[in-house]
Amino acid sequence: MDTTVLAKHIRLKVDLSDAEIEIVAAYFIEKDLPKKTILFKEGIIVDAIAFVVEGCLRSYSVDENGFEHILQFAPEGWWITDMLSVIKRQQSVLNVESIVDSKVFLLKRASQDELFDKVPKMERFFRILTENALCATRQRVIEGMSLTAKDRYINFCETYPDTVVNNIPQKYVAAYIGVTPEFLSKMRSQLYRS
Amino acid sequence: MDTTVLAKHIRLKVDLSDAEIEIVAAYFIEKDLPKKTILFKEGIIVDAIAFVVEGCLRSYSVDENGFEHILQFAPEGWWITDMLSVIKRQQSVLNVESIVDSKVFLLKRASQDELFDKVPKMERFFRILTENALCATRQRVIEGMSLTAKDRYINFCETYPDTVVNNIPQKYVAAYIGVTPEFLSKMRSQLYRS
DNA sequence: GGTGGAAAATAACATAGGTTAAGAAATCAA
DNA sequence: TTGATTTCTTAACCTATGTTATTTTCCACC
Repeated sequence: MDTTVLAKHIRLKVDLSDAEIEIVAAYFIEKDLPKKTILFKEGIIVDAIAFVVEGCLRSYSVDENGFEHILQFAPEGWWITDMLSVIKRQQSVLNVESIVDSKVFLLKRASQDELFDKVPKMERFFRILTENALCATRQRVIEGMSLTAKDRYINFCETYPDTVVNNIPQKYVAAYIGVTPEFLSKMRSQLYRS
Repeated sequence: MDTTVLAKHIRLKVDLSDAEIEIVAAYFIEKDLPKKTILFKEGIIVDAIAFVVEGCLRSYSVDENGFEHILQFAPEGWWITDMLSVIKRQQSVLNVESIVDSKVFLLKRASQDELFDKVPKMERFFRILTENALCATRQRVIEGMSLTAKDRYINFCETYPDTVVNNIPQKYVAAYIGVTPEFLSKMRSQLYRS
């Protein structure tokens, strides 16, 4: 199990010795996901969080009319799960699926609690990680209310890495910024014409 | 300084002795806010978080057309700040203001770091608090994409305590669910007619 | 208890974005 | 490669929500 990506990622936020990294890594379970594999399916009780080592996943909900809405893309170095299901131990409402061939490290909720006691810096790490995620999500709420669809699309292209913007189906981008694929297509043709 | 509300709130998530509560409480600064007082103003670098002991605050941004968008209401027992400004030490984009006469306890960022070292359970407390806030905010993103304005309004009324739903100006509710006051008014007349 | 200013209601009209449908282009399976 | 699916584009038409303007109601303050 190659922990380079994980170690580098954790050390962006907290200081861990090589020995500590080894302890931490031992709690993770490696899992390969071929393209379009569902990692967590709507309706189950999710009890792990996933760190993306390679590839890209997405989490999405399906509304009562059958439309998908994407909550999150998780390229390499990001975390993804249905957190509400994990912390409240309730049925999940999200699907988590690989968009391309991917590899994740899974951390079970029970392992996580144990890990926090053994390496308290990891509790700090997850606090900081969650604070950042909260800021980003709140930013998205504000943008959803104050920006036009075209501006949200431009923002999206500027914010997400090229691997996401250019290598995933456009309908996913539409489902993320909150418009129909048809309307995204129309916006794009307007943007590139002018 | 009456710490009843704060102690009760913290003990919902972590177990603290009376002695620990006292240590924690010593880090907070009490502040009274008459109605419509701005606690944190857009453009400053915010370096504290506020716990609402009494009353109700709101955080909002003003877009380039001068429209306000409300990110959060914080009635008694809630926390509020511009977290992005606090953690990134950058100029805030949010205003935080009391809607009615209120009382808050302020916790400075520096005090918070010190507190985490002295009472590690408080780091756990804030991790859990932030996880919950993240779930709620993500839920709001999904609702913004999948629900109609009328359903968002109904949801809002069912989710927030009566004190918020019935005691604050409707235009604030509109600025929270993401519609104009005029359209909220129209929706309400439709809802109550049928 | 009256008065001035904010908030809410109403209504006519405007528009961003959705819907439906059909064809073109890309991707996939064998 | 080829045929089958899925995705993307285009375009005509539709609807939820916004805009502007006017009127009515609600309060805060004298």
